[in-house]
Amino acid sequence: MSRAEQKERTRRAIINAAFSQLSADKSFASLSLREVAREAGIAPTSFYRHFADMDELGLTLVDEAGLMLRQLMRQARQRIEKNGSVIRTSIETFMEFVTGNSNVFRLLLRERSGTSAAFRSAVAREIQHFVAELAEYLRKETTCPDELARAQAEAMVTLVFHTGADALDAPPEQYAYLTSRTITQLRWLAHGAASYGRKPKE
Amino acid sequence: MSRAEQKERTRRAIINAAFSQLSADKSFASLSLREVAREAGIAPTSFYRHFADMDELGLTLVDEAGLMLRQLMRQARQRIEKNGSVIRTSIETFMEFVTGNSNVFRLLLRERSGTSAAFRSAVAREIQHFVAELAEYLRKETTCPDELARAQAEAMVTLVFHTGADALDAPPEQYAYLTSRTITQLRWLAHGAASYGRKPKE
DNA sequence: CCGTTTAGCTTACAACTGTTCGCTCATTCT
DNA sequence: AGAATGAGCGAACAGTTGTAAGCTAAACGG
Repeated sequence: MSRAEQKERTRRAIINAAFSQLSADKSFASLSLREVAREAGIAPTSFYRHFADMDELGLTLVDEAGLMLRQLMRQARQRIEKNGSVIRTSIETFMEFVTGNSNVFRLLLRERSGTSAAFRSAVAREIQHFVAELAEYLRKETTCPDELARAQAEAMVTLVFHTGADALDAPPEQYAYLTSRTITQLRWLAHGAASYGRKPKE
Repeated sequence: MSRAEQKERTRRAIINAAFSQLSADKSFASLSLREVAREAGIAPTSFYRHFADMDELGLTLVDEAGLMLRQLMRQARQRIEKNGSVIRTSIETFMEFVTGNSNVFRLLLRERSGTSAAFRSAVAREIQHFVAELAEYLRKETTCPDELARAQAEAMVTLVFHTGADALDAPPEQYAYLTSRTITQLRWLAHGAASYGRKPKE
């Protein structure tokens, strides 16, 4: 096996080990280099051949999580074309992501307000992709001026993200309720922004 | 000095030490019993005379933070009576809390999605106070049916809380923008909910 | 006033942590 | 073929952590 190939392989082993150790009661900050190395099947010191420290690993994880999010968006667009209902399809796709990759979502959720400024801004950047794309859609579909389209998109993403967080601690039989509640909230926003589009005076 | 009195005094010293060690780059999870004890001016083992473990301390901190939040609400009500503008006054009061007690707000923000289920539900409970109170207000002031008043209140609290989180990483000159953006979002919600109050068919 | 209670201390231990150093040995380059 | 590279390893070190055991001395209750 080629050397570069093998190196990439154990690099992946490290990343996978880290992801698999994340859980409801274990955050990235509570992972230890030694534990990750152990699960990846390498000596603790070999870790340094791939990452300078745990922070570098963490940023890599956030990047990968962001990648998954973007793939998700692409998937949602395809579904919308076939299905029609924009809001419902988007949320349902997102909820599937949250429940199917809860560790990945938890990583983003936690590091968004975590103790590392680098992590926080990395997560913020990933979420901005969501917001920017949604804002552009709103600009096309509605008569909303640019500035307000962005504010509307931010509110929507905030609400959806928050619903994902709720779902992590809710029993599955509540997913349907959470989803429909969020749909209602988004419709309010859309409707309010449309008929109240002029900038408020005060 | 009375014994009970002295005990309460060092208990407070522990709590204060914990609060003061929280910061942008230090979460409660990253506090150590020994560090807290050191700053409180007691031996590590004396900690156990007051709390069974760090988790118990943490729950106490969350309780105290919730208390501050409720005091804040009371203060906001008073201001509203004198000032009039409900939404703007509420948000400005909240933003003052966030910037003036950022460590306290950070505690709630982080433990809301932290690694301890007990912490998460404790924070959720504190936030529910906000939601319940706002929902009741909406029921009185508007024609919104109960169920929808709650959903509206939840969305509003979510947006305001999120804005607080944004403020933590934003330079002070952006506070005004964040505030006005959120005001716009809340008005959309209120307007949308009022004119779109009937439950959506799908 | 004397026995009990108890907050706080010192000492100690075992379990981890991240990181340095020097080595091996298979792959790669010349 | 021979030299250089570099992934991975084992041993070791200096810190830190939570917590147990037992003591002291001051406040308390009878």
